[in-house]
Amino acid sequence: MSLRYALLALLRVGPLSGYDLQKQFSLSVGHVWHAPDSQIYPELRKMETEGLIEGEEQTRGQRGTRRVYHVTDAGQSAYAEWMRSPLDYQRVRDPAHLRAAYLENTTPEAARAFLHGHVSEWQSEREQWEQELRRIDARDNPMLVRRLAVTPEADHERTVAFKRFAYEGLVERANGEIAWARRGLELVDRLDGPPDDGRNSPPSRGDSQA
Amino acid sequence: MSLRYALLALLRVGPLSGYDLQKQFSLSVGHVWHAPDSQIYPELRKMETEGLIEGEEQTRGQRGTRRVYHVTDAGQSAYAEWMRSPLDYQRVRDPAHLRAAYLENTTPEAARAFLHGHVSEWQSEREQWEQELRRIDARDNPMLVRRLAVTPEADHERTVAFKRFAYEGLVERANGEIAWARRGLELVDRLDGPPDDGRNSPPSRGDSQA
DNA sequence: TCCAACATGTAAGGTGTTACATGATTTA
DNA sequence: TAAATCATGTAACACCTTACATGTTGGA
Repeated sequence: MSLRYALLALLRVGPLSGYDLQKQFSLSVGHVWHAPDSQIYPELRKMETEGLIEGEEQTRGQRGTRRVYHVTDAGQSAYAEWMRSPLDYQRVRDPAHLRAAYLENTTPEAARAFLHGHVSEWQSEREQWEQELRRIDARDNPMLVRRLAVTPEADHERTVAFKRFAYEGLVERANGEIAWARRGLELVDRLDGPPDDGRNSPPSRGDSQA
Repeated sequence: MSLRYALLALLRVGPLSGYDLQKQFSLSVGHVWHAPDSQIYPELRKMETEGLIEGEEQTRGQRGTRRVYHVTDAGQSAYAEWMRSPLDYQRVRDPAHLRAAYLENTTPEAARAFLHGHVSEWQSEREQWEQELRRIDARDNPMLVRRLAVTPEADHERTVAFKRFAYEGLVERANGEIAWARRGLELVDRLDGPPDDGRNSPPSRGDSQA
């Protein structure tokens, strides 16, 4: 249910087309909330029928058109209300921790592969978020620049501070996940001996029934 | 796609009915992976048609029946293969950090309410996971006890160690989220002054257009 | 006899993924 | 004229949520 509010947050800065929004979702906002175009276009249509946004058909060249949306008063209210409402937290459903809880059922090699994968997954996420933090500091993000342009000078600090706050949280989470997986690798070493260097095999373990 | 592997992980310990499994999902495993009964029963039927498990109809009293499932060889292979396969990480879609990134669009009160909510949500999650850690240490969890009973003595340490590892990771994540939200509360204080104690109002902010 | 627990589902709808489909415009 | 980018979708399917639906059994 957050997709529409992510869209509203972007549209509040100024009118954009579905294509523009989709770009944001594969760049800046996409680091917090991913959505493919196949989800964005229908959602915009739905939001329009519900009166949260209004689209204006623009011509592009001879025959081309693009539909540019802006937020209505109803949309502004809906956004404000969402901001005031408590977040509904989803029930936990965590594939990585699920697998971690059953690593004794596989080989040390598979356990290590999983944990290495976890490290590199979160390293690459962290890299994205750190890059976004640098962009925020350098005011090098088109949406943020547009946003600040329509925000009173006195609120610039707030605006930037909350963006930083969000991305710092994500970086810290990534750090936590990486540290956890590294501890997992140490655990595998301790339980099953150091990784096979290809010359001799550690005692075979894992795959024991149940 | 992890639901079936969570079910297989439980069934590998010994045959269980849909009802038994559903209990586990609202207790032990449910702290890592939640699933309602309306999802479990159909999934079991589907897994049976795919040959991963086999169900045996048992009578209960005069007319009652229960269907007890056990893992087939194909199911064992599928589980082992899943354990060896890389985890597919979902694209980030994080309502809390999404909202955090736009907290300048609301009142300090609403921002504080959100952050307090985040703290208490993760505190309550953490409490669950810490309790599960205590249960693991005390061998006070029926599934773990059954599991250890069918596991060679030499593998008990491994089994317990990976369970601990998984839940420790969740506790650490909760700690991270709580610390982050508390820093957010300090940020709001710094930006908008301390919370209204009901006697005088801090300078009104937020809800600035765009 | 009533209630808690046992036991198993269906139905409707929302959300998200992947693949497919189509065409216009701009730039090299 | 070819390729990149602009622009907007549909279709099928998987997964998950919430609510509804139904009956049995064992114990107080």
